Amino acid sequence: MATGRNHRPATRSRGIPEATVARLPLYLRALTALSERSVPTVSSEELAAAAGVNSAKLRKDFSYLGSYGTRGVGYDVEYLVYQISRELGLTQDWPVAIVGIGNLGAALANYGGFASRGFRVAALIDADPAMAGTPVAGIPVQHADDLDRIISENGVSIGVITTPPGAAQQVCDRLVAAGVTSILNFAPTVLSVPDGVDVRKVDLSIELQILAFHEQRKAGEEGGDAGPDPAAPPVRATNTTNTTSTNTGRKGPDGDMPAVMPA
Amino acid sequence: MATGRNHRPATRSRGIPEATVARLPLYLRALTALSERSVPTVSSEELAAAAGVNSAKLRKDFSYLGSYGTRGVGYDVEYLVYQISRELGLTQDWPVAIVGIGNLGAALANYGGFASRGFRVAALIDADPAMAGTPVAGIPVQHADDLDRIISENGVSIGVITTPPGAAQQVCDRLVAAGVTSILNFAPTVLSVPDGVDVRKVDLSIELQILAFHEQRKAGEEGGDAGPDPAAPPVRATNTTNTTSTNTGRKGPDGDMPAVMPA
DNA sequence: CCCTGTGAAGTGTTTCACAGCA
DNA sequence: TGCTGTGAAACACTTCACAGGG
Repeated sequence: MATGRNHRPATRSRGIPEATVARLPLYLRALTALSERSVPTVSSEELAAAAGVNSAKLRKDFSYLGSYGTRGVGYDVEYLVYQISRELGLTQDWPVAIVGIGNLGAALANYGGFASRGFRVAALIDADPAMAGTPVAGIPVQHADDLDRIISENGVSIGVITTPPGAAQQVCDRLVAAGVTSILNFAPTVLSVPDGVDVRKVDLSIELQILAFHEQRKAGEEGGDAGPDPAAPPVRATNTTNTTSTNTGRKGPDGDMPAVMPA
Repeated sequence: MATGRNHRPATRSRGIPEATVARLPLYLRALTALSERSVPTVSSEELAAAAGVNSAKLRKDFSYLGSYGTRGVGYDVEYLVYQISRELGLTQDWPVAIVGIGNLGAALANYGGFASRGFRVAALIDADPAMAGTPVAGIPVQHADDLDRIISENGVSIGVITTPPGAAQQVCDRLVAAGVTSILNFAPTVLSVPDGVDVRKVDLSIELQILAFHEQRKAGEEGGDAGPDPAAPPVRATNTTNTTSTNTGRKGPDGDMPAVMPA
């Protein structure tokens, strides 16, 4: 999941389990849909179905927020929408900056659901001088040289990184230095950040590989047995030598790097 | 995490924990980088650092795959790359179809890391007739009417959904009917699928909401205490009657309760 | 002596099942 | 009666700590 530091390492009372937090947005979405249809109340069973979880889990999750339901009846939709929104911090405005306006960055800038819930695309930043000034999704792209100023002037605390992997750590460092404390990373790179900064990553290639794993299982299964057992696995190198390994000097050798991002 | 059915509900021997499977791609990426730099062996400590996990976890993870290390030395990079690739099913070709060629779909089609490891964009599909024939990332877009044929002709078992949310379930149903058994869903919708079909979702808006939650905590914390405990939470509707009608009332005593917004 | 591999302990999450309230 | 809220059991995952092989 996230790469960042541990959140609240088993701390004080008000602690909502991370797994629960991750589901709240799901509940909120389902509730919002009900709200739009003017449904006044909903049972844990119904809501759970709409959110794609089971009802025991949902009730347990809600129990961490407080007792917001009514026995024998269910939950008041509007009330719950508000409580969850507040818990998630969506009752305030979150200016977001997107760094790296390639295909993906542009797609995100155009993404409607972005602006919807308290999130506002406050700035688009790219390292290509040719892009500066060009509007994407109605917002002019600004040059990376001004990153620091842009972040502080807009009070951005959430940054989205959609740069090529070679640039991600550097961009991350600059964002953090400028005051960003939450990062959503789309670059296939492990970011290292100081304590107190949260990083979440979204990685297409990892998701596909996980699917491939299960897909392979399915295929191997139906044939009865005789799974994929490749003729001859490469022999393990017996060779020992080397040491050094020159730690990970940052600076990627970003040789080629396709438009968006290589593996 | 995923929305799909439970994977292997506590089943047979060869079971690698799901959490481990989710990390294998991370290890693989780190190992590939080492391999490119011709590093022959790596210790659990070094590799763990490169992958952003701790070494005990990494060793435990590898122990599920078998004993591929050498005590006192570490792991053979090439050998491990091969073993993990095989375990993940990346030694075979996975034709993938992307449905919904908007901003995001196009970004994914252009995504380099996509093609890299066994995954191949076999088809782009969109419902807009105007797009049919237009090449995106060098691949001509095909019309959704032919979805069935396209999927079977190309032997696609992994589908990527990047349609608007309203179309996602329908597209999903059609993909499944055509033989797809793994779906990567970018639409902010809960998909329901029959048993045996895996769904993973990638949801920008959920990730942002999770970040906002933690961000809010940080903000509330630095003031010493006096956490966010709003003077008085909005009153719960006591009204059992009603349907329809303005359930707007609920303004929070703490003043606002800004309209929270639809999906 | 270094570093892997792994039991065992610790922590977090899900599910069960039912008491209790509207 | 119907549905929430929640202890307690079951399960999953992580971390510890060290035995043991190279």
